[in-house]
Amino acid sequence: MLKRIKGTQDILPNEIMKWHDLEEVIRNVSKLFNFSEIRTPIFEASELFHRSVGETTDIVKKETYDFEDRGKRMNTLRPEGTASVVRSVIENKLYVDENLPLKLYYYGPMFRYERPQKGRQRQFHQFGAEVIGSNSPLADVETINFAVTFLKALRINNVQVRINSLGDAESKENYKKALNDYLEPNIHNLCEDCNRRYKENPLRVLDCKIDKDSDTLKNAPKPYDYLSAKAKVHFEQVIMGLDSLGLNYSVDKNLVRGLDYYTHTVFEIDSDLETLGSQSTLVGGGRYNNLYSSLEGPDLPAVGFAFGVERLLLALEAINKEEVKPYLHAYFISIGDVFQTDALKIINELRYAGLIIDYDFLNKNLKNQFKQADRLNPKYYLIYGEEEAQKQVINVKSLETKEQVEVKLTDLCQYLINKLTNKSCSGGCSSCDGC
RNA sequence: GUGGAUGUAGCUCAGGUGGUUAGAGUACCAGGUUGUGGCCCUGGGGGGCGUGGGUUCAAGUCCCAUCAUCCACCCCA
Repeated sequence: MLKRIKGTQDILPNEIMKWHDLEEVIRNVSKLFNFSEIRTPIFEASELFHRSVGETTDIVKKETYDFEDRGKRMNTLRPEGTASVVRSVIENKLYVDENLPLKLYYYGPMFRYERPQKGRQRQFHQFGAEVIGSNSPLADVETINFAVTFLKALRINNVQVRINSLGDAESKENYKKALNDYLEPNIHNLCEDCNRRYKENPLRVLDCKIDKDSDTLKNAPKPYDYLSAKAKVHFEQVIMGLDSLGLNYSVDKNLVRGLDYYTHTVFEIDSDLETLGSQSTLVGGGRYNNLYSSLEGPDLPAVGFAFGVERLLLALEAINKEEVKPYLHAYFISIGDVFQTDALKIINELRYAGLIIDYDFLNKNLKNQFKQADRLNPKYYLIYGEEEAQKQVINVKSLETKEQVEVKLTDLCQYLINKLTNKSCSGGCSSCDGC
């Protein structure tokens, strides 16, 4: 049997509704904050990700899907969204002054070659947003607030917002050096993974779960201690902004992020819902003031976040226990040969009037048409055969009350719409008086 | 990349110490009830046990390999 590729998933008809619902919230909240959607290609020149995400990160070193196209160019399926947005903003010159600050969001599949587990697939989806062209702490606050508000809109309430600052490029360099000097004589006290991180990406040593309570890590220098005066003021103003919004957050001096491009504010929002397994981070983000210039664009400051959509859906599973079932307004049950009556015409007119209707085309008998109807969760059954056709009526049976009434064909559309919406018919149906 | 668990009907799962044509529940189909479903009764179709090798007179059942899934580490969203 042909199977889907490891780490990918089919989103089946019975689960598509929760995706649609989530996508609707994404669009609605983005609209409230006045962010516009941008859609970029799913693959880009490999170089883009190497230069933005960082050559030393695991993502670029061993998790990208790279392929050579027929023109011998190296392409990469995007492992994240920010790099593509940056490229597009530069390429399309969206950064002209009149557009700033640019507020963009994106939604779509990303690809990373990882071992799949709960909350982690090889093809997964991210919803991300970026504020481009503002150095103000207000942009950081806006971004964090957007993420928090989005979670509130989804009713995901038990979350922890953690923030930290890595400072500007200079602060970051000074800190890296200090951390290195400190770790060099102490690294043997830390775990195997930390020893590896020390060589590859020393900042991440702070993230260690095993040694987080060790004296070595507790006494390690923290990014905060190396912030330049300006960077410190920026961070303090971000905090003032969050305070004035009344957001709950905590400053986590050990918070660093895996991607190279972050500067100044970094933040993460975690949930401890059990359905998330060990992948508890719903969203991560921060400021990246040097990415535009390092990709040969103008010197644009920016700040953004990215949500893991599958993780959001896992979180929602824990919150929305009862499933929302799709429904039909009516299932049309035809007795006898459907071609001997005007059944098809009636069905179509109901649909043109905006009613969700389905009917059998597997030649099922009456009993099985009822069975089939029950599976599709209709509000009404419409029963129609030659007897009804003769009298120009139709039997309308309510699933809720089990009552069956005979309705004149000319009244059917209005009758159903009254019952279903308590509103009058909006038109579109030509067979009934009320329309 | 590392470690652990698991792979038997569409779905959920049972199949001590290897032994006749592989089981249950559920779903599906048919009949009882040929213009009224849901309940009940009766019957039916459907898998050859992830894949490939091996041991054996005999293997879902033991051994090896391989693939896949899940969970955790790592990494990250």
